[in-house]
Amino acid sequence: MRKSYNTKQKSIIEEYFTRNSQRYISVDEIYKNLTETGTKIGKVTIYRYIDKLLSEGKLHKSYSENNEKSLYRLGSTSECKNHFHLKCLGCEKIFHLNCSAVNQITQHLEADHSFSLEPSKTVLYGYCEDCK
Amino acid sequence: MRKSYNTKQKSIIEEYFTRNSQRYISVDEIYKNLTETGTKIGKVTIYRYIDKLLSEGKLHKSYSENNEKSLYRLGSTSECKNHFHLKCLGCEKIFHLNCSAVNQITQHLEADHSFSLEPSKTVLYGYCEDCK
DNA sequence: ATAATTGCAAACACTTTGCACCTGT
DNA sequence: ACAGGTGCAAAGTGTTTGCAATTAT
Repeated sequence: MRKSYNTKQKSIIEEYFTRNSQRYISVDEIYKNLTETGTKIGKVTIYRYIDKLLSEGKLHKSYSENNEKSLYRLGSTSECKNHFHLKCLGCEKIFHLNCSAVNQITQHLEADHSFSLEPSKTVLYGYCEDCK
Repeated sequence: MRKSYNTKQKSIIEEYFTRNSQRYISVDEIYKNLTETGTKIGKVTIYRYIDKLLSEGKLHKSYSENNEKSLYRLGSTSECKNHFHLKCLGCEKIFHLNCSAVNQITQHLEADHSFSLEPSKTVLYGYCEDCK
């Protein structure tokens, strides 16, 4: 197995993800934020570390509203196996829908439409309470 | 209102969409196909005509598996108001789910989660019968 | 005639890669 | 020492824009 060194950059990036573990953030956001708070870092490093975290399954990937950029959030893939993501078209917040409705629709699609749904890959779009 | 001229390029693009109205296609696919069959056309023209069709609501926009590129399909927005799209992660085909399940989940989200779902903007990912 | 359309080249935004230098172990 | 990490600049994508030439009416 490949060795891995701990570096300042990695821990700073990881810390930023931890501090914002409730929402999806972009490479640009991380870059700007770190740069503005005095950390000298290259975007490439962020891209590369994110790739590593993704391949280790420690990060979730999503996309911004018009698919302009990729968004990421801490969290293992397995932890998202059985719930949908609701994304608000207004404020762009992501909500986690973890109720029986997920199983119901999954079973319905399987039984009546021969379609094996992958809830973890599915994002439902709409408007949240605050943005209606 | 803005005038509009009929051109060879437009009708050729439109014809390609009509011939492939059952699936989502990319600008690149249109470009390659037309070029290979002897039509001289610029990608820009395709992009621009697609923008026009989109703004007129005659085209649906979607995204390819890894969000690398945009995909389009003929169809008015209103015609897709009340159904979900199922996209197969295997063959990339799009299926139209137009059954009571749509209303059920929409109502459930509204009632129990205060979330106003927009089925037309939502794509459910999974595997179709043939690709499981 | 004249307004819309086309298409090249250049610009853009996000992401990846090549490579020389730096850092952690 | 040396494998792994960093970051600049350059290359790669998909998409958009400026503009002069072309085409539809």
